Amino acid sequence: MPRSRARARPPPVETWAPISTVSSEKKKLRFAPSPTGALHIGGARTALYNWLLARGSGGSLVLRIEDTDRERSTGENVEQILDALRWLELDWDEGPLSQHERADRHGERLRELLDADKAYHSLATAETVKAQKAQSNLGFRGEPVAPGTEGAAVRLRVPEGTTIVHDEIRGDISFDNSVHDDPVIARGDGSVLYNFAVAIDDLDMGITDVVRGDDHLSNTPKQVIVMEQLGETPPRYAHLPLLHGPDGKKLSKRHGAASVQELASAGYLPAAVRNYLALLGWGAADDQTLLSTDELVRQFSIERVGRSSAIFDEKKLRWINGRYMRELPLEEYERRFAEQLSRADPAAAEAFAAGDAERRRAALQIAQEKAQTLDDVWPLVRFLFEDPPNDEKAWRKVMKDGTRPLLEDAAAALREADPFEPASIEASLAPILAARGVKPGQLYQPIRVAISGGAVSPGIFESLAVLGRDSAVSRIDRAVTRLR
RNA sequence: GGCCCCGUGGUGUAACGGUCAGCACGCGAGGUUUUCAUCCUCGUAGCGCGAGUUCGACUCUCGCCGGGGCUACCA
Repeated sequence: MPRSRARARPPPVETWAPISTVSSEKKKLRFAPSPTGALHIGGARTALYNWLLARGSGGSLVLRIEDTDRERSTGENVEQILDALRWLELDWDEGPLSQHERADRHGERLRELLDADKAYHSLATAETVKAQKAQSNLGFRGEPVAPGTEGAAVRLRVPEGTTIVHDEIRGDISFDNSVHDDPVIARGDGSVLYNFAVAIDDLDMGITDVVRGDDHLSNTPKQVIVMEQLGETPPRYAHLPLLHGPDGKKLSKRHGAASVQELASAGYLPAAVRNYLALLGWGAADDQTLLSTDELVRQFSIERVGRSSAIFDEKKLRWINGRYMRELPLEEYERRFAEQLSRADPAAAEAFAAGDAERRRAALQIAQEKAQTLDDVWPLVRFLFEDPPNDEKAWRKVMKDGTRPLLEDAAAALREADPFEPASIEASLAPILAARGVKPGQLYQPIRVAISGGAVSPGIFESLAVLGRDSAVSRIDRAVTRLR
């Protein structure tokens, strides 16, 4: 597993953690996205944190789709979210559950509230509410109408007093009920709204910890009131700071590489993405940067989650991903690369597949330490599977006046190199340096351009070896001809 | 406008009243090197502002400023 340098870790210090953190209380969490679009990295991070907490406590994770708004919820969007979670390799124990399908149960609880006069029917529209709010800053209270009145919505009766949300990250936050509107919890057609459904579902499913984005913080008192009016005890809450785009605004589809799908198609590795996402808002106690998923599960705790919003930084993700690339077992590396290539460039994938297995593996190996993402690999090795591209700029830069005899020497030496392996290739090429009185770069760069077409490739000796004697010599001969 | 949250370098974070404010990415300069990358060394840059509490504040309190979220019969 990648870890930040084998620096000496301090010896384990005896610590006396409070009982609550050492106890093995099993948590039950939920990830509850609304299917209104692709899963972006903010949602992905929320999913990851919930997953880490569930796994770390030996508890469980529920996947619940918040689809009470039928208009905006599409099966396509649900699939996209499921795909994203699968790609991230985050699994769940229950679900996916459709919130919408629990309408009967929601209706049941709604009637309870109505019967106890904790909620009432109201005809007030958004306009009337707004009009009243323009006069005073007090919360809106509706005029109850008879049950069964055509088109009447149901409003929750907000009690007097203060609602306190106990937040694991921010501490106690109190809301003055008098400024809260009586929220609509069911539409005129009887269907319930999000803030009501969530409260019921979290209760019914026995959720112990609700971990979600900060954008829900203002919703929480409404949900807590619903639960309290029902005589129930709310779960623990933790509101994560939002992830912002480079413009400092809440992350949304408008921002660049923001969705999980995009990270996947950009050639990142799921494990690296998990590592990076974990670090966006949380830090290991010992400042470790590279943590395997196992280590994350073991170390992650809500107490160490920060309170301020963070900005997605792709540069760091790239760096982390590069570290994971280098640690990748060859088999997995090969599998992921092949999948990625066939998605990104079918023609290239065909060319790659046409190479024999040994060459494919060798190519991937010599490119491994140079690639930061799966997408970086193909440009480095394509010359082993296709005719090299013609990079005129690279050609002009390295093919100087005295280059031709050097390449002729190189071709001759390569004809003799035996076996045709990196060490012996180097041994046969190196004497040319002294004989011609040139520096390594003056010989090796022209060879590189001749065989790979460009100025960047894996190590030249490895590249020649994998290419094979015949192709290597003929490509060099071709360059010699062109230099004539 | 109202309610709520947040504020350490360009970015992510550490520090939980006493440290030369640490680490990582990035960036810069060297070194290794057959290119690039890796790797190694060094460097760069920060506690939003102002009061107060205290022997002592990044750490506590208040105000200001700045950023953000919510304010739907959306989620």
